[in-house]
Parts: sequence; C-alpha cells; structure tokens
Amino acid sequence: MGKEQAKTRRTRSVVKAAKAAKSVPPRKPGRPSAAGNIDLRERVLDTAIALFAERGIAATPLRAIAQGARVTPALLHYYFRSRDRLVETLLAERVAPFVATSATPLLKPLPSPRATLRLFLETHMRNLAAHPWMPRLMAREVLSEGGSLREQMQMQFSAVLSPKILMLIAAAQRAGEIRRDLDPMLIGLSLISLAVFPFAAAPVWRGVMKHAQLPTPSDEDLIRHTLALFDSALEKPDAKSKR
Amino acid sequence: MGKEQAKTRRTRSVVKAAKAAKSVPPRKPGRPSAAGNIDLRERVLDTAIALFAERGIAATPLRAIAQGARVTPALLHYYFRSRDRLVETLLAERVAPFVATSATPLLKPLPSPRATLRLFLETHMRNLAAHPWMPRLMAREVLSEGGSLREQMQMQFSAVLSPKILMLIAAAQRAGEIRRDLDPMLIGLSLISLAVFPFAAAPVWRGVMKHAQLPTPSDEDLIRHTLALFDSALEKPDAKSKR
DNA sequence: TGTACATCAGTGAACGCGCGTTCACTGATGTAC
DNA sequence: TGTACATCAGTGAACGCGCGTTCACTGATGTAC
Repeated sequence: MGKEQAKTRRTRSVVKAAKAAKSVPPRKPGRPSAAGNIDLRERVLDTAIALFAERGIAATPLRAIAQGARVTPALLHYYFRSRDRLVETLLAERVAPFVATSATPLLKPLPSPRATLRLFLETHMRNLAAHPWMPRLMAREVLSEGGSLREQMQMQFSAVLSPKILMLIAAAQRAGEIRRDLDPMLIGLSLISLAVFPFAAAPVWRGVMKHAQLPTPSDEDLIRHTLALFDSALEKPDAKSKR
Repeated sequence: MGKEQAKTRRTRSVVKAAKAAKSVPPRKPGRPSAAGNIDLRERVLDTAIALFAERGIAATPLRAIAQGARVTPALLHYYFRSRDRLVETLLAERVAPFVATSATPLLKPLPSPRATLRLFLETHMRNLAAHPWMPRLMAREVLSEGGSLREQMQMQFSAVLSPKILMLIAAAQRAGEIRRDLDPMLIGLSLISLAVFPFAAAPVWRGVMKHAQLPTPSDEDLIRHTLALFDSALEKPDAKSKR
C-alpha cells in the first residue's frame, strides 16, 4: 500500500543522491546523530531495568516500559529491534558493569586471602546498595528456569566470580585464617546469600518493620552487621566450649 | 443460540424436577461427588505451584498448567472459577501449611531460646528441602512489587514468624547465649537469608558445580553446614583476638 | 548566502497471536419410583 | 428389577483483549552545491 509511496519518494531523488554519493569518502551526507537521543536511550534502559526488577522480565510489557519512559512502544523497536535484544542490551550495559565492579577486589587481591574476601563482601554489598534493582533482578531472574538472563549471568558467575572466591576461601583455610572444617563451596554460598538476599528482600522486611513500628536499619547498618557476622562466623572453633 | 436448547432441555423436566424436589430434605437427588476428582484437583495444584515457582506466577499461562496436568484450560475455571482464585487456593492449600510446619518449633519453645532458634532453623531448612518449589516461589514472588502472594505472605510472616523470631533472638541475647552486639532484626534477616537463598538458588550453583566438575553438596550437607555456621557466627567475641 | 533535498529520530495506527474466560454441550453416574 | 431422568465432571470452540511487532509516514536537521 504505502510502500508504493515510499518507493516513489525515494525514486524522485535518485539522481541527486547518486551525485552526492560520489563526493563522500570520509563523511556521509545527511544529518549526524542528534543531541538528546543518548539521554533518551539511557532513560529507556533505566526504566526497563527498574520495571524488570519490580515485576519480572516476562511479566513486564513493552508498553509499560514505553509509558514509564514517556516514549512510544515503536521507539523501543526503533532503538533495540526486538524485546529480546532489549534484554540483551540491558545485560551488556547494566548487568555486566555491575558484575565488573563487584569483581574488582578479586582482580587485585590483598596479601591476606581473608582480607580480600572481606573486601569483596564489602564492595559487593555497597554495589548492591547503590543499584537497588540488581539484587532483585538477580534473585528473580537467576532463579527462572528458562530465564533469558540466567544462562548469561550463570556464565559470568561461574567463569569469573565463583572460581576466584572458592580459591580465596581455600587459601584462607590453608593459611589458617578461617576455620577449616567447612566446605569452601558452602562457605561461598553462605556469603552470597548473606550479601544478596537482604537487599533483594529489603522492601519486604522494611515493610514488616514499619508495620511493627520499629526503627529500620539503613543499608550501612546492614553492611556493618554482615561484615561483623563474617568476622565471627568463620573464626576457628578454638579451645573454648561451644553451646 | 444454544441457550435456547438448554432452556428447552430444562423445561422438559420441570414437572419431574418439582416432584423430586419435594422428596429431599436431607439428601438431594442426583449424583454425589465422584471418586477420582480429588486426585485431579491435587494434580492441577501440584502442577500449578511447580510451574509458578519455575517461571513466575505472572509469566505462567493457564494453558501451560492445563497441559502439564493433562486437562483442558476450561477445567481450571471449572475448579477454581478464575486465575486469581487459583492463586488464592494455592496460598491456602500449599503455602499456609508450609508456613505452619516451619513455625512449629516456635509454638512449642524449648527452655533455651538459642536451642529453639537452632531447631527452627533446622526445621525450616528441612521443610524447604522437602518442598523445592517453596524457596523459589518465596524468593521470586515475595519480591514482586504487586505480587499476588506478597501481601499475604508478608502478613503471615509479620504476624506470626517474625515477632516470635525477634523475641527469641532478644531472649537469647539477654540470657547471654549469643553475642549481644548485633541488632536482633539483622540477625533474623541473616538467618532467613542463610536458610532460604541457598535452596532457591540450588539449580544455579548445582549447575556451576557440575560445569566445574566438582562434587555437589547434598541438601543434608547444606543443612549441616548452615547449622555449624549458626553455632559459630553468634558466639560471643570473647577475650581472644579477632582477625 | 540561498536553496534543494538526503537523512535522521521518532510516531500513530494497525497487524496477527496467544491470553484468560465463557458457553453450550456431552456421556457417565446415580436416584426415584 | 427396570426405566426415566436429574445431576454430575469435564470439554471443544469461540470470545474480546492486550501483547510484541510492523509499517508508512512526518518534521527537523544538516549537507551539497
């Protein structure tokens, strides 16, 4: 239908276009990328990841993202080509940098493995606190059986984070810095649980606290508490009696 | 259209029906509830909760549940009237009993608050291990902003579990059974994290372990490990030096 | 400098599809007489 | 005992709706000459 009109429109300018095409080795004719579009793209990505973390990826319609970012649904396809590609983009431009930030202490280890582990825990928790959408997205989508993010995040974790963490734990055990009677794998799992779950569940327990009219701990309180727990939990059971 | 046929069909038997209706004070005429339908209903509920835990509630179509339980989508409406009511039924018949089981140690506390806490942790983790759909459903739906389960589960937790747990922790602190320098609220949060998250994330870390060709800890290993961590983490920091 | 126009970012309206739900209907079961 | 039929559990096909996606199109921007 309208395809004919578009073709006509293009044909009308073929001669001039050919002439213009001859004079453009370094710089194509036409308008270069405009000014405010980067802001717009970022706004869409921010809205998308917030909604995904809140409702789940599969349960969030593109129209909701569009409405949240005050653009048309067609724009999302103009920028990202498809819903799947939008999710991929989110992984590359939001999740991957997040993982990289959390991983920095592991890439420049301190002399003491235990201190490195502790620094990782602290860095990771500050990173989680600074990006509230991340723990919730992790807690939800990593669990999804066919989740689009899951395989990729699983790969990033198993490839980068988890071997390094396991090695640090084992090294700390060998150095006698932490108790030796626990499985390094399970210690790592406990650390991730202590770091991620409280942030992911924050809206729930903050709601419970408010309902009970109790003071709500801040993110900083939570980080301090978890580090204190880390300090004592892995202490070697010495001569003193337990329980 | 067909409504007319149905009306005719009913009209044809009005006389007999009126006669029958007169002779039924205690027991209505007609066929009482059949034999195998309870199994079918349970099968639908089992399928539904498994799929909800796997994909998320909002992302699971009724047709997928019907297919999984080998029934027609229309049957789900015949049994549960609507999608929302199916979710409510699941809460009442699957989630509530689960919460009740986990709460039993809290209702019959031992003399020692610390021992009661430990028993709760153990009971809760065994309960989680026995119902693999539960930790995943919790980890996912409790986090959902507008989740249908969230408010109700939040209410059950804030009404029953969380005050009792907080009181136990405070009592154990007062009795000198555990360290006093940590916020009871944050201790409770850490315990729930340690109990729930590893089970919810089990498919992920089991996948990572398999990929790295490492032996995978069993549920029982995880429970033992977490209880050992509980024992040492809350120990009072005595005279001996830390770190 | 002026003007013609290629190219850009972005849109409104419509598409087919799968969703939850509804509907008239069926064969089996059990009751009444 | 036989028979008429009310009531049951369960179904196939279709409903309207909201989804992701596509399409022809527009006005603004910038370039070529």
